[in-house]
Formats: sequence, structure tokens, C-alpha cells
Amino acid sequence: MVTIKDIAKSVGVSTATVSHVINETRFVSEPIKKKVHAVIEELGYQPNRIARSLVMQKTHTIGVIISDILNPFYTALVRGLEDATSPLGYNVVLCNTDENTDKEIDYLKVLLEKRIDGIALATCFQDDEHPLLNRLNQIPVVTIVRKMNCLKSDAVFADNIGGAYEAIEHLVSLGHKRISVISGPSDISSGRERLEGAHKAFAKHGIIPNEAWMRTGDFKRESGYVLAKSILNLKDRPTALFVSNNQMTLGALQAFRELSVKIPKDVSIVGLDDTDWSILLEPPLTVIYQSPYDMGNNAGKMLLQRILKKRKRFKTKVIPAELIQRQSSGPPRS
Amino acid sequence: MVTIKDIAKSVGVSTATVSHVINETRFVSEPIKKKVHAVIEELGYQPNRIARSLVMQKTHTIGVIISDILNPFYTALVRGLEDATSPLGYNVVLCNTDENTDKEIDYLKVLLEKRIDGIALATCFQDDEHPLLNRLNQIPVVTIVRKMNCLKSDAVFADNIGGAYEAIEHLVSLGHKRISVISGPSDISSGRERLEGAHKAFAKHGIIPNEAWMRTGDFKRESGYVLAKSILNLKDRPTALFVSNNQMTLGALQAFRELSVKIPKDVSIVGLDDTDWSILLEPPLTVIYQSPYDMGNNAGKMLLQRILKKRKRFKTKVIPAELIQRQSSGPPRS
DNA sequence: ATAATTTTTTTAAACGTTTACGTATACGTT
DNA sequence: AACGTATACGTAAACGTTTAAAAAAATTAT
Repeated sequence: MVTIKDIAKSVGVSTATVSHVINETRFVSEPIKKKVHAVIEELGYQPNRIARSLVMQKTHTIGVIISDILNPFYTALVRGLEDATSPLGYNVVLCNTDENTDKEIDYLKVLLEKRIDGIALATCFQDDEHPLLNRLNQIPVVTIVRKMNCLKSDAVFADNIGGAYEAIEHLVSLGHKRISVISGPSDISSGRERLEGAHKAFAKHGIIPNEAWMRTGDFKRESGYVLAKSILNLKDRPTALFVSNNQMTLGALQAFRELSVKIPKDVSIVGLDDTDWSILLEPPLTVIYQSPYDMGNNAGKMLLQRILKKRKRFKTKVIPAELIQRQSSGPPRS
Repeated sequence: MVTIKDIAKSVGVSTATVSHVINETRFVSEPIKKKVHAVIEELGYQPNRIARSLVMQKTHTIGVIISDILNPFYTALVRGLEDATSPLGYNVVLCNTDENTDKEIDYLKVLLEKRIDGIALATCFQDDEHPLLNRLNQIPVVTIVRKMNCLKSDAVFADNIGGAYEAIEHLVSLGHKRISVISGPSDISSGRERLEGAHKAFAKHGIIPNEAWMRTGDFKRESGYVLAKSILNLKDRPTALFVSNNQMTLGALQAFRELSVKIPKDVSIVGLDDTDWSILLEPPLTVIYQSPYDMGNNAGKMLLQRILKKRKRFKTKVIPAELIQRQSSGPPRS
């Protein structure tokens, strides 16, 4: 492998000079510059960024930790992150944890040992005492999607309370009073908050939620399926259902189909998170949309700010929630 | 930042000894071993993998270059790749090129300069002369999904010919003779091969394809939409349509919906690539399935083999295509 | 012509590891 | 007592860069 020394020897200058012409960090006379470039070309020299990283103490790499890239929500988030960071020369290394804390810790350890320049963290190990926290606090971190209160950092998350509130309010405005909610795990902030938003809307409109219609899932498809089925099988069935994430909505839709429950004639449904195929469903799905791309993009930008400009105070960005009204929600049948 | 030297000094041994206890590469007496570990714990030492990479000439990182992670096909592929490589301690850096050759070249350059241990390449710059090829030929590369004949490497791709063949044969077996095909770009191997497979099936069954029904898209949603619309608007309409990738199928479905063409009563449709929501469509979509997860997973394993065992001969793995028959394909109306 | 400046280039010390080779000590043999 | 051998650890070079500080060369001023 040809190194900067080979170039230097071949041109007849010092490695310092070669380095400076490569990085344009200092004036070098035109003839030498030309010659260096020529030899670089000739020998097919490619700088070794490992060596450079070692001395510069920066790797131009950031890590993103999510539960599962197969979830289109995280797919878009990661894409947003890459689009924000790659134009400045940063690479992103992808880490799927499957909601597994051990995996998460392992990834974090390795990323820290690899001295990456920043981390976007979308998982939820909650351990105020963990030794990793010290190290995490020393590098740029942005927590996304979920709140981590054991870590001081920049943060980007969605307006979950507002989103869920809007979903319920939409259903109420259509005339629904008998509303079911499939919420997410209460130990995850997004799970808690979406339920909170729903309750807030109930309170606002003087609706006392029927406990039999309030279910807690685990954000995975199967639980949406099981819970929706159990709800639809009730003698006293609600007229509308709000499902608080995309995977559970998939499961719920499957349940509706298997039980031949007509949407929205029998039961209205509002999901959370949009996809590019939700308009192709029959009927097209009404959803609350919180752009994951924007979340990732903002997270990337905030990371870069912190990496480059060493901003002092922590910032928090909230991505708004937006109701996208389609045909899966309609007035209750009277 | 605490280094191995600090540990050595604090324990009162040489850095060599500390290194050896960390990596267990040489016998070290029990008391010293204990002490080293204690001090490591106490000072919160974390090995610097950059330095290690520099001397060991390996980074435990692989790169994956795809056109767009937002495409669920690539999402699954990347997940498969990570699942294959992360258990052995490899990280994957994600590179989206958006079918843009410049982006692709830039990414390749950077990955090579970062001295990653291997690359999974799913794009298609076709330039036999490019200077990068020399460098690429010196590290483990596996080309996936698409064939790159300018590069000698391991390869994993799908049985495109067989898949398309099966799609057409399925339609023929249902009684269709008037079959339309939306194929992909002919400069991409998967585009070419799928068309080839379709023609093979036509020939086998003595069908002379109507040129007016044969369209070439660019694998993107919009082109599926436009082409499907133009086909459905023909006076002389086919009775079945085979769309050769997932994004174009999305667009085609949208066209069907807008034109109120009933599936499969008016026109049958068979897509290529399956998704977890295709059973939720009305009707559920018949598709040819070529597991992208398996492609990624196999690619990862082959990369590792080459990285670790230095296998000499190049291998090619073909992922089979499988017909998943659902309700979007039925007999033509007579 | 010499000194003072300015411009351009080199020297060499980092960065934090790994590892081939060398050294010191303890023990057993003859 | 002298030597060989095994055991446990240390020394220092190497990996390929960047970059202060020093040095050399070129230019200008006296």
C-alpha cells in the first residue's frame, strides 16, 4: 500500500509538504504541488483515514442506534440522518438493537471505542448508573424519538401528545364517543405520551374512556392484531379505534379483515405514522403523521452543529404531528 | 482520554503486558492480570480501536452501497447483511446513492480511504476503466442484486429470469394470453433479466407478445404509475400485467385505483418483491418473492468468509424466486 | 556585501495501539 | 559452580498521518 512517505520520497520533498498539498493547509509552490499531484495519480495513492483519524481525533463517522431498520419509520429516519450528514462527509453506521438492551450496550461500547464523532440514539436503556453514561456525556449525542432522561443531550422527538390528541379530536368531531385506543408500552416515552394525548382529548370533550376499550400493546404487529381482535370481539364494541404506531396498525388491519369488519362503516380507524402505501388500502388510511425523515434530518443537523461548533446549551426540537384525513375514518353508524 | 500507557504506568508494568491482558494474547500472571483489570475499571479505560486498526490493518467495518434504503427491498437486504456480520463484531456503514454514479464513486472513495474490510455493492457503475476498480479488486467485495461485469468478485443475486418466467407462466396457466409487462431499465441486469424471463415464458407457450403492451420503466413508482395508466387506457387492453419491481407496482396499483380498474376481474396483476402489507391490499397481491433478507445475509456471510479465510475462488449465490399466489391474479374474464 | 525579513520546506514528535525480539529471574541438571 | 531451559515481562519499532517548531532559501533593505 502506497503511503505519504512513498509520495514524499518519489517527489523528493518531505511528508509534511505532501500532507499540505493534499489538504491545502499551507502554501506550497506551484511546481511542487503539480509534481505531488502527478505522483499521487501515478502511484494510485489513497490517503489512509485511519492514520488521519488517530492524529486528528475525529473519524467523520456517526452512529445511529434504532430498534429495527425494517420498520419504515426508522428507515425514513435513518435516511434523513444520512441526508443531513453525508454532504459534510460523514458516514453513518447502522445499529439495530431489536429493543434488546444488551445489544444496545454492546453497540454503544463498540461505537465509543471506534471513537465515532457522534451518536443518534433512538432506544431506551434507562439506567442512571450505567458506566457508559459518563462516556456518552463526553461526546455529541442526540436522543431521538424517545426520551432518555438519564442522559443530558440534544433531542428530537415528535409531538406525541398533540398527535394523539388530534387523532381523538378528529374522531370526536366525526361524532364518535365510543373510542378505543391501542397504546404502546408505558416505559417508552412515545407510548406514554400518545396515551396521555388521547386522555387529554377525552377529558376536553367530556368523554369518560371505557377501560375495556383501552389496551396496551408492545408496538409490534402481533400485538396490534391480537388486541384489535379482542376489541372487535367485544359484545359492546367501540365505534372507532386509534392505534398508536404503524406496526400495530398493520396487525389491527389484518384483524379487521379477518373478522370482516367494514371500515369505516362498522368501525373507524386512525393510525399513527404514514407510509407510501396507505393510500392504496381499501379504504385509504387516516393517520397522524410525524415525519420520521424530518426527525432524522434534524437530528443529523443538531449533531453536526455540536460536533463542529461546539454549541453549549442543549436544544430540543419537536416535530409537529399532522392529521392526514382519508377514508378509514367516518361518522359512526347511528 | 486514558490510554494504555496510563494503565501501564498506574499498574507498574509495560504497555505490552497491558495489551496482552486485554487481548489475552499471552500468558500474564494472575496478580498482574487482576491489577490491570482493576485499574482499567477504575480509570474507565476504553481501548482506542482507531489505533488498533492502524496497526492491525483491519477496521471491523464493512460498507454497503445501495440506491435507497427507503425501498423496502434494500431495507431488508441491509438488515440481512447486518445480522450476518454484527455477531462477528463488524459494523456496517450505510451508503445511499440514489442511482447517482457520482455519489457512488464518492462513497467508494471514502470507504476505501477508511480502509473498511469489505464492501457489499448493489449499484451499477459500469466503467471498465475506472481507476477505482484496481483498488476494489484488492479488497473483499460482494456484488449484490445487480451484476457488475467490470469487477471480479463474489456475487449474490436473485433468479430474475426464473422469477419473471414463473410470473408469466402463472398468468398463462390461469388462461391469460394477452399479457403486459412493465420491465426495468435495460442497463441494469435485473431489469434486463426479468424481461428476458418473461420472453422466455412467452416463447415457451407460443405467445407472441404485443409490443404495445411491453413497457420499460425506471424502477421508480412514478414510472409504474404512468406506464400502467397508459396501458390501461389502450383500446386494446391486456388481461394481465406483470410489473417487475415493487416501486413500480405501487405506482401501477395507484393507476388501477384511479381508473377504477377492478383486480383481477378487469385485469390481473402480478408484482415482483413482497412486502408485509401486500396481504392487506384489496385484493391481496400475487407476487414473485426473492428474499432480499437472504440476499443480504448471504452477501454478509460471503464477505466474512473472504475477509477471514481468504477463500480464493469467487463464488456466486443465486437466491431462488418463488411465486406467492394471492388474489390479484385470476382467470381472464371471457 | 551584509543584515533583516519573508517565504518555503524539513524535522521530528505526536496520536494509541500491537508485537517481534530481547532480557531477567528461577529452577533444575550435570 | 556453571550452564541450559522455562517462565514472565519489557523495549522499541511499526502502523500512516498531522503539525508545531526549526531550518533553509529567497527576497528585500541597509
